[in-house]
Amino acid sequence: MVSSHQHPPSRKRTILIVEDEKDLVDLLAYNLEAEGFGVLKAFDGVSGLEKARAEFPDLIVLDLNLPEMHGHEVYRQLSEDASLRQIPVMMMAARGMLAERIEGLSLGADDFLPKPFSPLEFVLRVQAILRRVERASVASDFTVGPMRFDKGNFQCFLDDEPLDLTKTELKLLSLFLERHGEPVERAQLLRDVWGNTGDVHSRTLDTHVKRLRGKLGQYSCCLETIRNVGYRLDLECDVCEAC
Amino acid sequence: MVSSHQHPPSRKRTILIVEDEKDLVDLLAYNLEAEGFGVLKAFDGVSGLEKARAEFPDLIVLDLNLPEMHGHEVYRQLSEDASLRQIPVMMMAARGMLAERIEGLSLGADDFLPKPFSPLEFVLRVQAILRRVERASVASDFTVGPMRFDKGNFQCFLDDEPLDLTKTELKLLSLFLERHGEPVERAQLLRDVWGNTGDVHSRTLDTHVKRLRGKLGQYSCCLETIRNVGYRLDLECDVCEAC
DNA sequence: GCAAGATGTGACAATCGTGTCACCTCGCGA
DNA sequence: TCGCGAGGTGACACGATTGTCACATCTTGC
Repeated sequence: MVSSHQHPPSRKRTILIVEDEKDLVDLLAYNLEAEGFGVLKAFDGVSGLEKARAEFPDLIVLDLNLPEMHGHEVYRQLSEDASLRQIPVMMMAARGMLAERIEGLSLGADDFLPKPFSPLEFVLRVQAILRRVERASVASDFTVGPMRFDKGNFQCFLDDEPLDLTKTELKLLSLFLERHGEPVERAQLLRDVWGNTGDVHSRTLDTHVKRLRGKLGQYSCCLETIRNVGYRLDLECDVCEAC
Repeated sequence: MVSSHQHPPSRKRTILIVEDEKDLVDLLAYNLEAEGFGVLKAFDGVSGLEKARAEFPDLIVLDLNLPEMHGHEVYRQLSEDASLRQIPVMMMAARGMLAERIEGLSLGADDFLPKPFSPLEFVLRVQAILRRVERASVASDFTVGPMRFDKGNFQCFLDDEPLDLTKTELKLLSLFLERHGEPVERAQLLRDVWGNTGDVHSRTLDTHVKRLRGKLGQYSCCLETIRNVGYRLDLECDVCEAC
């Protein structure tokens, strides 16, 4: 129940291809579908924008040399919409000159693939983009064993008792929960809680862990030290009698 | 000069370059630093792994043709570690043949850049990857006009400047944002921020509103008083010159 | 314009949160 | 068994945060 990170329920992901060469669209669609993707096709910018708005695809493949409306204009209009802006975009262009790649990436494209390209590399790059975006879903209120963490209200409950946590402790606990059951490195904790400015003494972390343990009460043993590595929070361990 | 448009990083990003050609490392480092990145350098796989573990960079640039330990082996060892696996990797290789690109991307690389390449394109691709990763973590965020509220990290940004908010101010602002553009009653604020125990003086709210306004800077007028009712936050009002 | 009540504002003391330190304990390898 | 280094623990000083108050200012109805 914990590991929403490990194996997220694989929803079928949809790719919108905006490209006027029908043969190429079919080729790419074939390869994407073979990998289990759903494919939407648009052969010009206007219908591309329409389909994007209507279907909210997981990724948009955008050719720059479109009839009537240039790919850059399509991209600009996508960026205007707060929700469409979230969708990653892979740009393509016929010649794929350096200047063109640079312009595309500057605009905010997630990748730029110069034609011609291998369909296999294309699919792999699509997957590379989605792999990163996938790490998205962070529920605002989630429960692990006896702990309920309500990010919306900046509150945390243990056995239904509210925990009075400091902002620092909140961040710390939040990091432990994000990777519940696995070790979190000292360096990462220092970086994520205090920023990587390096102006915080490493021992400060120990103190805050101690304070956090104190507030965990009988569950304090669930926040275990991993020597030379960091700490691991496991609220469903079977070694302590609390769990 | 390249500029990042969406959300200029609030924290300085660190890039680890693992590459044995010192001249190339210096060139890339120069270009990254010019864009405000922090750069770590490693000239072989072993020290690359060490630095990755010690510093947890935001992105790793990994050359495949390394002395002693091949880049693939470095990548494999990175993937073994649950936390290092989260760091995006951009691979590079001398010739950058198709087969090599495909293998790299199949392994899980986020991008594969064949040498030789333009330093500008390199920097843009680094930024594209980080943008992508950031967008994933920003998914739980709440953006209204110039304000971005990152509940996951208990932080709030206004015009991309981090706001140093107290836990009380965080709750208060959070309530205003939840009902952005509409009035929020004093009684509700008192209840939701301080609990319904009624043991907090009503004037305390005024003081905290004042403090919050102070931190809103030029947008302070967007948090307007509604006499006998409460307050309303409207960050897209058209009366003040800030919006 | 006036009075009454609502809200803004600056100041204050008490409390809390934070980072650091000194000293202690523990685990591990020689 | 010893020594070393990592981590635990309590204490401390400093600054941040908080709730309250007194007084200023504003709004509103008359």
